[in-house]
Amino acid sequence: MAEDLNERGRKILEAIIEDYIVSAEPVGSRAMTRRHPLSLSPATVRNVMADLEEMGYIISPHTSSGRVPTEKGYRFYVDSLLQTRHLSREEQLQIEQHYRLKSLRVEDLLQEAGKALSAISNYTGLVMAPRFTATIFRHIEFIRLSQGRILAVFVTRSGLVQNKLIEHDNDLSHAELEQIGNYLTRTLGGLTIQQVRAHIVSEMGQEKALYDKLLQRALRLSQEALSDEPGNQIFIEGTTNILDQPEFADVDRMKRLFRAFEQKSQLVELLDRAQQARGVQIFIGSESEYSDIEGCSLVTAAYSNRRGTLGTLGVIGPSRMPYAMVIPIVDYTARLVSQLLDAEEN
Amino acid sequence: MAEDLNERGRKILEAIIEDYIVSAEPVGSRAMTRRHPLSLSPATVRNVMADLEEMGYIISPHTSSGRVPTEKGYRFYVDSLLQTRHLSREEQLQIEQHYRLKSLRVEDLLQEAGKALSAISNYTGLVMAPRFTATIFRHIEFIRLSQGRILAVFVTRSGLVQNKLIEHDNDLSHAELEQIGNYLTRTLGGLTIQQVRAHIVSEMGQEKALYDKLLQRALRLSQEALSDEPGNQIFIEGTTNILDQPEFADVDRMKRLFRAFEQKSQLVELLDRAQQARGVQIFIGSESEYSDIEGCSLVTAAYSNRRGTLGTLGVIGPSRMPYAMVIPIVDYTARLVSQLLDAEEN
DNA sequence: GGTTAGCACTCAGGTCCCAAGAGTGCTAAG
DNA sequence: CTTAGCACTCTTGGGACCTGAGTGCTAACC
Repeated sequence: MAEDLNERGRKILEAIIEDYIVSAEPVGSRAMTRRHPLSLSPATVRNVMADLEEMGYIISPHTSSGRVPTEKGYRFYVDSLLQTRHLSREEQLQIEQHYRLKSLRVEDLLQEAGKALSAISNYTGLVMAPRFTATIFRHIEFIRLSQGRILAVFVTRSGLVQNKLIEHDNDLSHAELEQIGNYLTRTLGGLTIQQVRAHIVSEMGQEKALYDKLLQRALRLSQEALSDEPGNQIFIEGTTNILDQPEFADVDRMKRLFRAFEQKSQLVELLDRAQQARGVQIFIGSESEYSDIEGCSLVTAAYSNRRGTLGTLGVIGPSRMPYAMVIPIVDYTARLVSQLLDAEEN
Repeated sequence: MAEDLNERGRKILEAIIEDYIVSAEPVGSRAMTRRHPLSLSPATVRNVMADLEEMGYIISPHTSSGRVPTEKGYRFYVDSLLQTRHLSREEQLQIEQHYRLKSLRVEDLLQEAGKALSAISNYTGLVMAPRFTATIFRHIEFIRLSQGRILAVFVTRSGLVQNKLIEHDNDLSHAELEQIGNYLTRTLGGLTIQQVRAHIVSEMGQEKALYDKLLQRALRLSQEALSDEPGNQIFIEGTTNILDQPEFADVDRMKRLFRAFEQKSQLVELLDRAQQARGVQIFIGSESEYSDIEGCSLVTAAYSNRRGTLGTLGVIGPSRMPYAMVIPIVDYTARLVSQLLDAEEN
């Protein structure tokens, strides 16, 4: 497909998309030649446009209107036409500014990243917290709340706190619980939650475990505490930004998008998918396969520490989005967050 | 004001408001007499309507249209006309159903309450978590994350977990931190956070504290850990419900409302104000003094345990809201949540 | 042969006007 | 005091009309 596009076709497609990105109006041949110094007449541009339309890169909403990029058009633009410029030092500083003077708790950092993304891009910022199973276990504490009700509190090495309520038949004393917590923290600290789980399973399988009452209880409790995965946490910030986009004057479309924000599961799934890839990943329109966010694009990048990928962050907005600006912002933010998280672990 | 309204005036005002609540259209004299068996002619109703308009209970959007209730009209309706019916046993069961088979963590319970409120009322559910300072301290733990960075984790008696990062100059060992945590948990458990704070301040003022190294450190750490109030946590559930209301076909109004949802601070302030009152509290339109939620009403009730009020929950929707249905739902939910929280503390 | 000017055609959107319908206020009779 | 009647107002929806932007096609041009 792409190879039948000659230099002129590409230039014109690029011009159409860039005009459309700023104006949100169908781009006509005449207006375009006026705005871009292509030294081509409108008639010629029209011919090229007809070709582009045939190839599926653009479409006209009705017979006598200008052209609008299709998803395929955006995809080609993003893959082949766009050159992502680097951020200037000032722009970088502007982003970094959002992370100054803040408490350094991981949750806060991630939420702040979401807010910063939305504020800088003027779209909605998304940040998915690290997968619980992949985080490194640091500390566990069992606290007796009342007869039979025990609260398990885990802390990961990065300082993320999770807790779970356990109902337990035989009442364990404060001292016993403390002993159990200490034992688990001592023996399992430094492993990932996933490894901890595996360890527990293998220990429980061994006969010897049954002879040691404390160990037995510790295993039972910790297994229960880690039994179900907490849903992947996601921060969605700046949802109202997106309301200023002309494409959401249509109330119905807006409703669907906000429903997706409220449910979160679709976005979690998308960000999870994006986590596999290196660098900036872009979903355009129906590529996401969720009709609720139809007409929207997602620009994402994974963040990581020295041990590997932790989570994903990004921006969601209408497909008519200034990718040339958003991509480096997301990219730089992911690097920055990675760096800050790494620094915390020193 | 109210006393110049005779029985007939009240009946008609009630009919107007109830019609308007279901139709969202200005109510005319003719249509109204058809719908309500008042045995009055439209002309008479018109006369009464003119009086009601003069008194400020209703208003007509333009000269030749029906009447719409004013805020004053709603206020009078809620205060004097409306008789809140009790929920039937089935309705109660329907509400209770939302709380079955769920984990019993306090946060989860509160969030669930918000979801239930929104699902049952078809508006947006709000739940403000208990004020941190008023909750009862149960356990504190200091975990050393890295050189100079300590994570303080508190647990309240009801099982609410909070954490805070502390930067500390002199490096404390794992054993020291454990000792300090144990000491604080032992001596301060059972007090409210507020009392804990006061206690720390008074202890630090006493000379003797300076001689005991451990105590000194414990106080210093705990003071820092409790130094700043975490913002009041609020759960806002079912925001998209509200989009189906015809009053939010106006995109601009919707934007403002969602901005209020995103910022949360206005809602927190309102719910906080409502916490003082007993029973169901209602804010109609500009009574809330926030223009972002203009045209909206808030129906709230405080929930509590045996020791006193904990927080507030409620529903927000357009002022054109079936109060007769929403009020008992909010009321019953508050009772139910109170009961469930009390049961947990046993 | 690619490029361009010219031309006829299409369509959305704004404006104007009109008719219908719902509602009002006023007046006079019951 | 209540109500029937009437003239009047105002919104809403539809239709007619115009304008402007844009298109596709054809024929001339370089």
